[in-house]
Amino acid sequence: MGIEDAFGQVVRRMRKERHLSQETLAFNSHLDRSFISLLECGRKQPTLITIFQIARALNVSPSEIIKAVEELEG
Amino acid sequence: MGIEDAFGQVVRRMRKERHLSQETLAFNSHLDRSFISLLECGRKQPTLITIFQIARALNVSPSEIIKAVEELEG
DNA sequence: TTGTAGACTAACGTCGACA
DNA sequence: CTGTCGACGTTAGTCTACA
Repeated sequence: MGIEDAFGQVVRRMRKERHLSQETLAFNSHLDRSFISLLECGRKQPTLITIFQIARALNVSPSEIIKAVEELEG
Repeated sequence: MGIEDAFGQVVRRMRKERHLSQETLAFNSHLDRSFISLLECGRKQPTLITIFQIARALNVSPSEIIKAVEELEG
C-alpha cells in the first residue's frame, strides 16, 4: 500500500468518525472539496501545510495523522 | 514562526545530531542537495512522500519529525 | 454526497553552476 | 560544506461542471 493511499484512508476514517462531509472538511480546512476527494482516493498527496490544515479541521494533531499513516502503511 | 521554517529547523537539528552533511542526507533520501538546503532554510515545504523519505534517511519515524515541528511551531 | 474531468496557476523537486 | 540562482518538467491545489 502506498503512502498516499494510506493517507487518504486515514483522513476518510477520521472524517467519518466525526460525521463530517467532504464539503464540510474542505470548508474547515480551507481546501477545495474536489481536492479532498482526490486525497481520500489516494490520487494526490498533500504538502506539509495541507497536512496541518486538514489536521486542524479534524481537531487532531498532525503527528497523530502521520502516525496512523505509518501504521497503515508499514 | 511558520510551519515550513519549523520543519527546516527540525531537519537541520536532526541531521547535525547524526553528523550528516546535506549531501549525505540528500543521497540517502534520494533528494537533491539544493532542495535539502532550501527546506532547511524554510524556503520550500515538502510533500508527504518527501517527509517520509527524509525521515527514513534520518532513521526516525515521520510522526516524530512532525511532532517536533508542532512543538517548535505551536 | 461523492468521484471525476479539464483547464488553469503556483509550487515542488531536479540539475548545473558559482560564490 | 552550504546557499542561491535560473531553467526546467512535474504535480499540488483551485474552480466549474456533470454524472
